[in-house]
Order: sequence, then structure tokens, then C-alpha cells
Amino acid sequence: MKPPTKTKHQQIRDDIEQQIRSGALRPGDRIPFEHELMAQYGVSRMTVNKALTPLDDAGLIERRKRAGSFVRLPRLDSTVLDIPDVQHEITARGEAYHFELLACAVRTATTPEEIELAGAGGRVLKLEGVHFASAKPLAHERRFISLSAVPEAEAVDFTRQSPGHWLLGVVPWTRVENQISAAPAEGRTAAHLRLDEGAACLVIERRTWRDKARVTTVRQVFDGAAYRLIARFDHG
Amino acid sequence: MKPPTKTKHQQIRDDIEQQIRSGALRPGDRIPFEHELMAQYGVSRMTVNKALTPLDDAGLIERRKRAGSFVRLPRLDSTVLDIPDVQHEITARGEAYHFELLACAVRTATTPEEIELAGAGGRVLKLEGVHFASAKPLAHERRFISLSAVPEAEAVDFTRQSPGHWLLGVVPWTRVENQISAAPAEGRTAAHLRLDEGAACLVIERRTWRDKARVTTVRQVFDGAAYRLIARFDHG
DNA sequence: TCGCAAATTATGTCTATACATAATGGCATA
DNA sequence: TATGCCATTATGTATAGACATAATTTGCGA
Repeated sequence: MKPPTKTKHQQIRDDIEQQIRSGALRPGDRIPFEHELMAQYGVSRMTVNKALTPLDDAGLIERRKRAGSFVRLPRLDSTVLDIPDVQHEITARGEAYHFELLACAVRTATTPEEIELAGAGGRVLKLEGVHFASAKPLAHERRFISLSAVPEAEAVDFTRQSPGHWLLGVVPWTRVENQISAAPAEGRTAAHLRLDEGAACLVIERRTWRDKARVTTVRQVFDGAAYRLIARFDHG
Repeated sequence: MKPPTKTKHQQIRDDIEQQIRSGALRPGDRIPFEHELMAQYGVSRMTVNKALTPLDDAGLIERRKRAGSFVRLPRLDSTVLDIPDVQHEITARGEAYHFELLACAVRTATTPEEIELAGAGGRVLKLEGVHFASAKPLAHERRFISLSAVPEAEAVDFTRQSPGHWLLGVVPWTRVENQISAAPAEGRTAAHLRLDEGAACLVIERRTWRDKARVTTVRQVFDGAAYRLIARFDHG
């Protein structure tokens, strides 16, 4: 017998969340004041607070001093998307991985993309390579690394390991933005992936920050027939 | 002058998080006991606890009674992906939206896809339609709704509003799984989207649960040139 | 020596209290 | 009437103490 009795603050939190999701509490509605919830549930204010704080963090409610706590606009369908580095993902499912470096050069930022990353005149490391899973090309990537943010990258040998994998272990990032789209395979990229010109590819363009400094920009093109992303959300 | 002084529990939390991300604390390492952190920072145990709890929730550390708190294995590149319903997304950016219903029928589950949703012999509502943004087709969707989970769907008129939008407002879901991939436009779908056969499309296949019951399955095909997903992660 | 029970210890949760902060509304004064 | 100050009130953060729970260690007894 495991009666996984909910803790009090969990119970309160779940009740309110359920009322919001069911529509009993609508956006803009005020939820009871903390002292009302204290009386209603017979708990202390700390406990009520512990129940409301995560709802605020999650963006379900908004709290205003003197005014109370309010239900926020309906939140979007937010899910958790795992975009691990390609090397990790391939080895994790038991396939052989290798990275083939096509090009590697230090440049002074001149294109808009490079300037966005490193500032005008900043130094960037430009990389191009292909990820292989079980000796078949899976993804082509074109990457820029800001050498002012990651100077040690200049001395690393990327012929064996993927730059993404190395960066993950070396540079703690604080912000990531991914753009996911579909695009036809073109030119060199198509050739490297051994795809016909125009084949549907999944494209991930990622920009990474460490605090306010830009770290890296990467555009990864995956064979659309061989790769998919999975995003899940669970709240039970 | 706004000295946004960090609160104590934030300060402690950030310190530990920084030590983990920088590698000073490696996976498996024990972080100081709560009473050690109390002494170290000169705060009460509740404050230390308030600092550690979100780290536990976020999966950065693992806490074991009697043993202490430990750094977890490095976590993957988890980001938050907003996949709002198409209708909301289009109207939110100020474009005119309309949904064109192509087909709508009640079926008894016979295909594997239908049986996965409603069980063998269960009744499902099968829908097909196109989402338009500013009178241009943006996405084609093929959807199944389980009538045992959402019986009221049978009586709804989907010629005006999209089934996804209606479902969001009516059925609170507890679990979602999205598969995101790229595929060429084919046959009817290509025609409805006014795309050339083989054009790269972004495909989202979504399955939704309410508690343990399946609610809906949908496959949405977007014009790859006109639609992209954005996933962000921030922890500052 | 083995096995089990009790003591120990770290985390989990909760309470009662306190002071800080922010926003509102009313009152008093010009 | 208009302005500005202050009391009120709800949330934000923190403390100290209490009891609960789980897991390890210790020690006793067979």
C-alpha cells in the first residue's frame, strides 16, 4: 500500500491548476487571496505561498502586490523539446558515430551572420562538417564559433569529435534559440548528404548565448527521411 | 537606481548552478549538506531548501534522505517549444485566418491509427481541412478525435473554426507528444497547399492524452517555405 | 558471524511570526 | 478642486522550531 498522499501545497496547487485548465477560473479572474486560501485549506500562509509560487513561475498566474493573484492569458502549448547534440543522440541509440570535418578556418567577421555573432571585426571560427550514423551521412552542419567567447576553440582538433559535442562539455550556455524548418536540399549540402537536389530536409538553426555574449551559431540540415524531433509535455 | 539585489535563496541557487555548469561540481559529486550551506551563507534551513528545491525540480541535482544532494548526469539540451494551435498563431500575428473543412465523418476504428486512438471498434471522428492565413493555404491537417473521450465533438460545426482550436478550449489535456519531421508534399496534400509535388514541408504529428485516455491524433503539413517553429531556452 | 532493531542523520513538509515592498485609496491641506 | 502624504493591504522573503520520513550505521542478541 503506497498511498502517495499529496502534500498540502501540492494539493492546493493542483486544485487551482485544475480550475484554470477546466475553465472554472478564466483569464483575468482573481484567485482567492492567500489569507482566504489559508482559511479555506486550514494551512499557513507559507504553505499557500509554496503552492502559488510555482504557478507564477510556470506563467499560469500573475501576482500583483496589493491587488492579488490573477489567472494569466491561456498559455500556449508549451512542450519540452530535447535537442541533444547529434553525436550524443546517435551513440545513445547504439549506432556508430563519426564526424567528418570539411572545412575549418579562422575569419574576421564581415558577413551579417558573423557580425551578429562576434561584432564587426571580431574573430570567428568557421566550421563545416558532416555527422555520420553507421557510416551514413545524417546531417550537414555549418557553424560559427565566437573566438572572443570561446578562445580555446582555436586549438581544438575537430576532425574526431563534433564541435557541438565539444562545446556542450566546455561552455555552459544560458540561452538557446532554435528555429526549426523544412527546406529542400541544395548544392553542396545535398551532395554531402547523398540526397537528390530538392529532397525535403529538416533544418535546425541554433543560436547560443552565455549570459549576454553570443557563443555559436549553427545551421544543421538533416535528411528529412532519416531524422525527426520529438517534443513531449506531461503534467500528471 | 534599481539595485536588483538577488534574494538569498536565488544567490545560493545560482552559485550552485554555476558550479555545476562550470564543471567545478561534476556529476555524482555531493553538494554540501543543507546544514553546511546554512553555516556557509548564514541563512536558515528553509532558505537553503528553497534554493535546492528548484534545482531538484529542474533535474540538475538529486536529493536522497540521509545521503545528501548530488549532481545529476549532465542534462540534455532541453528547450521550451511553443506549438500553439494554428488558428491562434495566425490571428496573433494579425493575419486573417480561416479554416476550410474538406471532410468530416464518423468512423468505427479499423486502421491501426484509429485503433491506437479509440480501441478496436471504438468510434472516431475523422476530419480533414486546410488552415488559411491571409487567404493563402498554410497547413493541411488530417485529424482523428476519439468520440469516447470527447463525445460532444460529434455535434460541433467545424466549418468555421479549426478542430484544434475548439479542442484546446474544451478538453484539458495532460500529455502531448509531437513528432516533427520534414517530408515532400504529395498528392492531395500538395494540391491543397498549392505546392509543387515534392516541395519540402514541415510535418507535425501530435498525439494528445487526457490522463490515460487518448484524445486526438493529428498530422499537420506546413508549407516549409512559410512556416517555422521556434524553440527557446533561457536560464538567467 | 549473522540478523534485526534502534539510534542517527539528512531531507521533506509545515507552522507561526516578522519585516520588507509595492500599490491603492482616502484624508488632509493648499 | 487639486495635490501630496499616509494608512492599509497583499505579496515577497526570511527565520526558528517542530515533526515526519527514509536510509544508513550501530550495536545487541541469537
